[in-house]
Amino acid sequence: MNKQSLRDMKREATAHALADAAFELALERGLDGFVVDDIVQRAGYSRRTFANHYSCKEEAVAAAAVSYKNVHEAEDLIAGIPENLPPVDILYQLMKMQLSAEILWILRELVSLSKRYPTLEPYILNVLRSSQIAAQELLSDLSRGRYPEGYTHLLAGAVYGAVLPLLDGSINVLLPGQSAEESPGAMTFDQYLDMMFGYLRKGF
Amino acid sequence: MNKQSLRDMKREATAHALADAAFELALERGLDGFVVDDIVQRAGYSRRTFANHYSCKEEAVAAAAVSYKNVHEAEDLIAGIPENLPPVDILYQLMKMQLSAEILWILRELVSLSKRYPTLEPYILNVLRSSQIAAQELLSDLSRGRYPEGYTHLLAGAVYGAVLPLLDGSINVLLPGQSAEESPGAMTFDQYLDMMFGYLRKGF
DNA sequence: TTATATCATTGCACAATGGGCAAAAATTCA
DNA sequence: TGAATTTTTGCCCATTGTGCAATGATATAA
Repeated sequence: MNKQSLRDMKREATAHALADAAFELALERGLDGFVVDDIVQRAGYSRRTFANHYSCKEEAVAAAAVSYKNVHEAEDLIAGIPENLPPVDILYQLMKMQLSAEILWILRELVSLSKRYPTLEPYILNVLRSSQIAAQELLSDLSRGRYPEGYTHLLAGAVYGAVLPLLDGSINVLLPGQSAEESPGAMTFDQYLDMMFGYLRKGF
Repeated sequence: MNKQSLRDMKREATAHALADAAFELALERGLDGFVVDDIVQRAGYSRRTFANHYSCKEEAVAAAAVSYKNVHEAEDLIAGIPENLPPVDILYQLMKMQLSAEILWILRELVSLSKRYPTLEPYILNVLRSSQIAAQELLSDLSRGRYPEGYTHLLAGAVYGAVLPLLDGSINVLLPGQSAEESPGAMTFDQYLDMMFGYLRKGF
């Protein structure tokens, strides 16, 4: 599953450097405050190389949400999952692990940017969708054949559907890394997640 | 909820004409077989007007999935929904109504295109996401305060998560408008939907 | 090691695109 | 009717996307 060759690692490193530079610039100046040349200048690559990795600056900005650390942590988690654990429980663990304070901060910044610059939204959705597909495929792999087709899609869709509104503040929840003053009277992320999984386990 | 003024109807009409032209061209020549000038020439508008409605041709092509007929039919449906019907049942009716043979055909064509031309994918996801949000908001409106925050997001996310894999064939289901020879041995769309809602009602 | 193949990066050139601006045409409202 | 609002359009130009070919770095095989 890992890309291990030096060549692939370098390729991903440049993609990452470009995405980071794009994300920084978007936070500093807004999406219309810089051009692709600014990105490649900051990251130290050519404009042509940028086009080899991303089709536009929106895509590069959204790619900042892809965290390698999380990917590797997820792989460690997967290795430690007991056989025959129900998909609901796997997904529960996966969510608690993947939604770190850091990644939630990046996602919230991206969603905030996408409110000001709507052209960003499709690319953010695409990143989140990729994450949802990865989760669904993990569930499917770990419960091979024990559930009908669609079961894992249903589960993954539900959880991601419930997490997304936390990012734009349409549901008031105290996220990891936020102080209690930021969202007075809000339930915590863990409480919210437990409630959502309660519905999944017991039915609607 | 309706836009009723003549001005708004005309605006949507041009957006629609542009999207239809873009969609036709994409089917005929592939996404790289035409330029924005081809779209506006076919639809009878100026290039500048295109930019007033869409940010790129990918966005226009994906917009072909937005059907006005369905929107109006959905509004009729909403008017006929009994008060206090549980959100699960509302969503079930909504899915059966919105996923007509025509719209499913368009969606399948778009998803098929997005396999060949990955730059299209974020914009298709965006359209589907808009539909998901509309469904969630409908559920939320019709069950004001009777369920905790997140409940309707969870439900809508689950159902859309289960429907999406039908569009790219990763789950083999006989969709409305398809003949039985196309997917031998597959369960029907109605059977699939009933099974998915069974999990939602009874729990995972 | 060396030789060869594969792939990433870069520069160049040019068609295609996005968007500010202002004028013209259409619609709305008083 | 006339004024206000909004859409469409043309003009213009900075920005962008991409095919092609060359160079440099990594991988593979002997």
